[in-house]
Amino acid sequence: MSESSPRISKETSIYGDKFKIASWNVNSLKVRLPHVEQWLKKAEPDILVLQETKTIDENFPAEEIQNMGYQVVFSGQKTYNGVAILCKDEYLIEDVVMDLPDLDDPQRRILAATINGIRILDLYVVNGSEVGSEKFEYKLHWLEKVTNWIEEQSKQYKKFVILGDFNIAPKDRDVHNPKSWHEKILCSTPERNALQKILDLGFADSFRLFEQEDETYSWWDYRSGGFDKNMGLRIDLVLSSKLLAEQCTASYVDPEPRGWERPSDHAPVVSEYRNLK
DNA sequence: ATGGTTGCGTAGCAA
Repeated sequence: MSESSPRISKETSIYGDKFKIASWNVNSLKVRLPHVEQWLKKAEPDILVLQETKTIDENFPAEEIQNMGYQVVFSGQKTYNGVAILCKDEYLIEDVVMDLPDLDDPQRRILAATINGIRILDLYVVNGSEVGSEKFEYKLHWLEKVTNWIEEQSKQYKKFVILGDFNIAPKDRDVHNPKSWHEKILCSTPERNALQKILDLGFADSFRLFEQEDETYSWWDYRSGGFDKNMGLRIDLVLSSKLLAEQCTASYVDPEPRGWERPSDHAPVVSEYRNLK
């Protein structure tokens, strides 16, 4: 192609190149690093946020990720949790936050950064174990503190994406068997109300901005062949602020990596935007 | 059915 000829492809439109943001709970980055590399090559997201990296910062595979053409910031701990934000080399990463002023928590579940003028908040929401348990109360308390911080950040950042493993299925249509999950963990009313409080701050569940196939999920239990039977839940979400929801052109789950050898139990979720580059 | 599977770390917890 000569230098003067315009680049014409489905990637280019009158709105300019799409800007692609994705989230993936990898359930151990050490084990899943080959999948992350394979998926980055396939999807070419501008930003990919990870949850459950399950590694201390000292052992984080930063060089390997840089060799994939991505910058990375991360917040990890031993054995559990751990979050990371990857973005293409061309962007600046600014204003990184991993601790909320009002939440003293050793668990590494929160990572915020501003990239390409967009505030990105990567969340690994507490699972909660069982409704009514101590961990459940911690989940609700954690969500309350995070929601308060989001409200404050929203005043400052109009281009704002909150994404990650929310460990909450927003509605019964996001659940393979709503009857068996009725008021169970990930589906209970207090959890759904807590999610709604975030949405009420002016965010949209990007996936629901578009027509979607029924029974689309993002997580399938390793046990009992959950993926093959499509017994899943949609608990991995991309929430777009009003301004970004207007620019959102697509949002979907990519179930392919869930079918790869030795997969994470989660699939990547993606949202695409116009006019952001 | 308090089952089943995976990861970390090497027993039992967390998901």
